[in-house]
Amino acid sequence: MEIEDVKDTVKQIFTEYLKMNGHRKTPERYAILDTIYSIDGHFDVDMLYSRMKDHENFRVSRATLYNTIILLINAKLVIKHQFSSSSQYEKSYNRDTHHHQICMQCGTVMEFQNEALQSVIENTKLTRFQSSHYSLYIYGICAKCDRKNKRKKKNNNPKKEK
Amino acid sequence: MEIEDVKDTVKQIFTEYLKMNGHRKTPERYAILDTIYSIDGHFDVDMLYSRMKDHENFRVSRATLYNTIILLINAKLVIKHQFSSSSQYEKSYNRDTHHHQICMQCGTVMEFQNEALQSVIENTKLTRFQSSHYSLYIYGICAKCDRKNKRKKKNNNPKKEK
DNA sequence: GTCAGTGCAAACTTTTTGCAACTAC
DNA sequence: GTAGTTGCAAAAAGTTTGCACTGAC
Repeated sequence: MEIEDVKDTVKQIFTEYLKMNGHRKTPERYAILDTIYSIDGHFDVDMLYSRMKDHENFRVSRATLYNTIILLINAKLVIKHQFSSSSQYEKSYNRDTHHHQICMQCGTVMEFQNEALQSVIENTKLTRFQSSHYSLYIYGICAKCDRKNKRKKKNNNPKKEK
Repeated sequence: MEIEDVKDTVKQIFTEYLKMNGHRKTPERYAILDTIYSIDGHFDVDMLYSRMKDHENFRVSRATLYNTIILLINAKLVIKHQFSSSSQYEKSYNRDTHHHQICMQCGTVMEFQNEALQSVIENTKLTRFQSSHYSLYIYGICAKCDRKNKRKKKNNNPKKEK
C-alpha cells in the first residue's frame, strides 16, 4: 500500500472514531495524525513537537499533542512504548508486526521481524483475559557497543566497568 | 530453595559484585537488597521506600534507593520494567521466567508462565546482538473490567466510552 | 451561540544532581 | 586519612491540569 493511501485510510478511521465518540474534527488533530504517519519508526512527544514546527510548519502545544495521542491510541492508530524515560510511540496501522531489541548500553532500539515468534505469541491462549496487542522487548548489547567494549578491555586497565 | 537461602545467595552475589567493581559494602545497600527479596511481585521506588521505613524500620533516602537499584540491575539481581508512569522493578534471582499481561483499563499487571512461549523466545537467534534478558507484555482487558463494561453497556446509555 | 478543544503557564510526579556530612576501607 | 556514599534539597525531565480564548458544530 502506498503511503498516501495509508494516510487517507487512517484519516477515515480517525474521522469515524471522532464521530463515534462525539469529538470534534479539528485541524490540529488531522495535522498530528498526518505527521505521525510520515514518521518511520519510533518517536516521542518532543520529537513530534519539533517535527511539526519545523517540517510541517504547523505549531501545536505539547498539551494538544498529549491529548491527541490518547485519542489515537484509543482509535488503535498509535501504539505506546515505554522503554526509555520518555514514552515512545509509533504508528500502528498497516505496519508489519515486529519486535524490539534494546541495547542496554547505548539505548538504541532496533526492530526485527520473526514470523515464528509472532505466531507463537499470537496463538498463546490466555485465561480470563482479552488480549489486544503485545510488545516483546529483548535487552542486550548491540554489536557496536560490544566491539567498543572489547577494544576498551584490550587497551585499558581491566578494572572499572564504568 | 528456601527464601532465607535465596537471600544469603544474593547477598554473596552482591558482595562479589561490589568488590569486583570497587564499591563499598554499606548497610544501606544490604538492607535494600534484603527488603527487595522480601517483596513478592513488582514494586516501585515509592513502595520500597515506605516498606523499608515501616516494615524494616530502616530509613534510606530515595536517592540512595535509585543509586542502589542501578547497582542491583547491573549485578543482575533486579529487573526493571516500565509499564506504568513510574518504573517498576522485581527481583530476578531464582525467579521463574514469566510474562506479563497488563489490563489497559485498570492497569493491573498479572504474571503468567508458558514454557512453550519461553523456549521459543529464548531460542530466537538474533544477529549482531548479545541478548541478556527479555520482557513480553501482553495488553488487553482483564476479566474484571470486561464484566464491568458489559454490565455498564447493558444498563446505561450506550453512547459514551469513558 | 455553545461547549469541546486549544495554548499557555503553572502544577505535579518521578528521577537526577550538587553539596556537605559521614563512614567503609 | 580519603575517597566513595548518603541525605537533603534543589533541579531537571516528562506529563497533566486550570483557565481564558477560540472555533467546530
